Amino acid sequence: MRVADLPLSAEHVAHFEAEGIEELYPPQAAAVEAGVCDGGNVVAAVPTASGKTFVAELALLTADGPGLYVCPLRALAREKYEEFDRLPGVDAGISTGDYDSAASDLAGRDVVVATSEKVDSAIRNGAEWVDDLACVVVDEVHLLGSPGRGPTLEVTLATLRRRSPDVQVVALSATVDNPGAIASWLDAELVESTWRPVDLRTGVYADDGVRFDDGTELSLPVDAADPGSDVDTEATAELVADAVADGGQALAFVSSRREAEALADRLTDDRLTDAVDAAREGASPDAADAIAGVDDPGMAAAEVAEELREAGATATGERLAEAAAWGVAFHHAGLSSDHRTLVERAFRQRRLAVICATPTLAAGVNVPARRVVVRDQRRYTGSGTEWLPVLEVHQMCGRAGRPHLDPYGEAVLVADDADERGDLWDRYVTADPERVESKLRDPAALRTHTLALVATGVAGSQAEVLDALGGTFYASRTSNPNLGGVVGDAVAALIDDGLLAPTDGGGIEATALGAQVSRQYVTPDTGVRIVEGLDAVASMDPDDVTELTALEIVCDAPDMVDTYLGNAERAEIYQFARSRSAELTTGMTEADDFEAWLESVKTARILAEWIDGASVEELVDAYRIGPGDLESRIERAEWLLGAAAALADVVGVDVPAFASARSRL
DNA sequence: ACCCGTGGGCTTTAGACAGCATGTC
DNA sequence: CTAAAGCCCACGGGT
Repeated sequence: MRVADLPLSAEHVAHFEAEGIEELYPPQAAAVEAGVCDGGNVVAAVPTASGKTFVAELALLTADGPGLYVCPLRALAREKYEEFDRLPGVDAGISTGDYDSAASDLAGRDVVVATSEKVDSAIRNGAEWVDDLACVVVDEVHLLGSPGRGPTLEVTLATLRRRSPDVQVVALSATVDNPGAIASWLDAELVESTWRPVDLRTGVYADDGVRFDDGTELSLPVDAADPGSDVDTEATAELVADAVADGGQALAFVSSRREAEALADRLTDDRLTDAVDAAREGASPDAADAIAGVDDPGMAAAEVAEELREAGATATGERLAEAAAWGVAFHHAGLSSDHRTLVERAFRQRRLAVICATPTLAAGVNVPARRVVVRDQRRYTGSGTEWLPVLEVHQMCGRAGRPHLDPYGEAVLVADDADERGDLWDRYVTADPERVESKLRDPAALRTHTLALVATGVAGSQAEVLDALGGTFYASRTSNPNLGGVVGDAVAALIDDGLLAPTDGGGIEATALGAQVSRQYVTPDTGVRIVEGLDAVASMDPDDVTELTALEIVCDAPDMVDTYLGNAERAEIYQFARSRSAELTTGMTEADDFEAWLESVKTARILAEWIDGASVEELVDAYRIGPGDLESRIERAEWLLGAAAALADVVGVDVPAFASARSRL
């Protein structure tokens, strides 16, 4: 099937052809046959990089009215927005928490790109642009199964379909075990394929060699004369160096931030330099390009290092720059967002040869490489280590192979020994990914969405809440959803918290407080915590109500991200809490969970010092957090302080500290 | 006196969505 | 409640 045969305008055909798209990939053709261009609902479960974006564009361009593209990450939203906006005759808009389109009239746009939470929030706040949609494209729809964010996605989609019954829904999913379940929920045609534009072979390394699933083997002895380093790290280094020597780029996945940095450090030695040199002198001019993509790879590396230094003169920035000078970088959430984007971009431009990353990178923006090495397949949890989900490992592996640039992609899982090779083989190479199951039954999720449904006027009674939830993925999965009891509990809890109230007619309605909680997009639990804080403030000496007070309330709310409290600093934070106890809304003895509270005091203290002019560097140093961690806490505090101010207004307590702390963040 | 290797015990362990109202060289 | 790898430090042996 050719682009020219599709029901597209001549200028769109020209646009795609100019981008090199003439002939459709098989999964794309299958999606067209399934009705993507005719307003049909389609679920496409296909690998990353098999042309999902084009399927989305087809749906949006052929739809008879405005379209919405929903995705899980802000960075992804940005990427797609730019792509859609380049389409001739398309006026695209974007709406995410950190970035709105220049003009606020998203209502007039042909396509709006947004995160699922932003769509949910827009519905709650009565935004006009969610009405009259002709087409909704949902990317990464398998996130339905994620405990925190899945329920939002399914409730939002259910609400959108309820409001516009004729809306076309196109859902794009990674390959999962039960895509049919998603398709039947959405009354959609299922397109399932494992086709990829670049061949991918997956293998396991053990005992000096890789055995791939296509039967090939790669012998790669590990230099045993290297003490002080373990076998899998050495093997990883060899695998990376080998790929680079061959003119490719490599991604290495490890389990923790520290490991990522340690591995990057380990790679900045002669071995990789030799590989870089070999590639540069090497057989093909292609190889030299692969290292740098510019005339002089060495210079490119120095440039990247310089850019990284300019982006942030922190210790992290310096370590990053040092590694980058060797063509290596590390990547994890502790990096400032500037550093993160720089690393991603430099790698895409082939100005970096290797990225050592935590598992995040697998879910983020597109960073394909010739070879992917997964050194660690487990993840630390609060209590022990767990195997990574198959889906996640597959997504890492799927990053291997760059269309048009690499002849093939290779993914290698590194085993400790021959025994583990079999394990990994069964667990990840031959295994099917997990099923996607709804997490809507979670009580906290139900409280949140029950409140939202009532506050937006969709439901005026428990029965109507249940009715509205009837359109969810959860409900479609079982003939007897039996959510009644859990929803009943949710309603009771919300009434108890003063967010909902019974009406005379036997129904329920949102209180002013509940309505504000829903609009501010905080969870009911956070709303309750803020109100408790306000109560405490009301009986405090006004002089004691400081910015620290405001920060403590907000940092102790469940919607704030936790900050790790090491044993070494516990005593000091405790001292701090004691010396400032007059300003805190929680007494030293009355916290339900003292540990958690002490953690929030730590967060509040960090932010208070930030407000008072402490530098990123000082805070990073003193509290053992990364620049990126500081950024995320500031961002969240900003949001929660705003929400707290709005709730204070409703409750009728005047706390100027919320606004003043917020403005100084 | 100093260096190095070993072993035990302690510490630490991924990530990231959301409000609101405008002004900006 | 289930783990495991790094780091610090003390110790011991060798030079």
